[in-house]
Amino acid sequence: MRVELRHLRYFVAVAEELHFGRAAQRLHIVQPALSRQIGALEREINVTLLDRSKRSVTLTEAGQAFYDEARAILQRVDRATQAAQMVSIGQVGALDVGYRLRL
Amino acid sequence: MRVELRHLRYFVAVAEELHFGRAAQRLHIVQPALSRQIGALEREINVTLLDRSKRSVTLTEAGQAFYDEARAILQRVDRATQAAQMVSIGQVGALDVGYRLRL
DNA sequence: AAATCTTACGGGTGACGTAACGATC
DNA sequence: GATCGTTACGTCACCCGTAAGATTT
Repeated sequence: MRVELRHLRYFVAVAEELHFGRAAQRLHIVQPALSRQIGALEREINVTLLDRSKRSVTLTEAGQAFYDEARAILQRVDRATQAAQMVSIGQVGALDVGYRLRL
Repeated sequence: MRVELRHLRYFVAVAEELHFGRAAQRLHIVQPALSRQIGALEREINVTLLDRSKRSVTLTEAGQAFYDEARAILQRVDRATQAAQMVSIGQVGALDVGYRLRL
C-alpha cells in the first residue's frame, strides 16, 4: 500500500474533530470506513498518530507533526491545481486574457 | 473523482520520461493503465498537461508548472512521513535515544 | 448500558492487464 | 508497417456500508 491523499484528507478531518464519528460525518462516510483508513495509514507509515485510550481521541506528538504537514500538503495540491488551470487559461488557443497572469 | 498521489506519481514519471512506455515500465504498470490515469487527471483538473501531437510527448506550459508542483508535493509527503517516524521514535515509550532529535 | 472505536463480512466501483484500434512517421 | 498513445472489455483488488464485537465510563 502507498499513502494517498485520501488518507491525508481523512486524517486531517479526525485531527480537527478529535472524534471519529463527527469526522466521518464531515467526510460523508461512515465511522468504520474512516477507522480502517486511519489504521491503514498508521500501519503504512508505521507511526501511531492518534491516542484512543482515554475515551477521547488525541493527537500523539507524531500525529501533531503529521497533521501540520498533511494540511499544508492538501493546500498545496489545491494551489497546484489552480495554478495549472490559470496557466492553461492564459495559454494561446484558450481564452486569451491579453495580459500575463501573476502566479 | 479526486486527485490522488497516484496521479501525481504517474504524471511525474511521464513528465520525466516524456514517453508513456518507458514511464509505465518505471512504474511497473502497463502503458494503457498509465494513459488512462493521466487522462483522468487531466479531465479532473480540466487542464491539458501533455501534448501528444508531434509524435513525441511534450509538456504543455501548464504541464510544466504542474510537474514542478507535483514533484515538490511528493517529496513533501516523503518528508512528512519521515518526520512523523522520527518524532515517533523519539517519544517516550518507544526506543528512547536519550537526546532530542533535530527536525 | 451508552457511547465510541475496531473487526468481520458482503457488495460495488474502479484500477489494472490483455487485446484491439487509431494515428503518426 | 513500425512505433506509440488511446479505447474496449473482463477481472480482481479495495473501499465502503451494515452488522457484530471490544472497551471505557
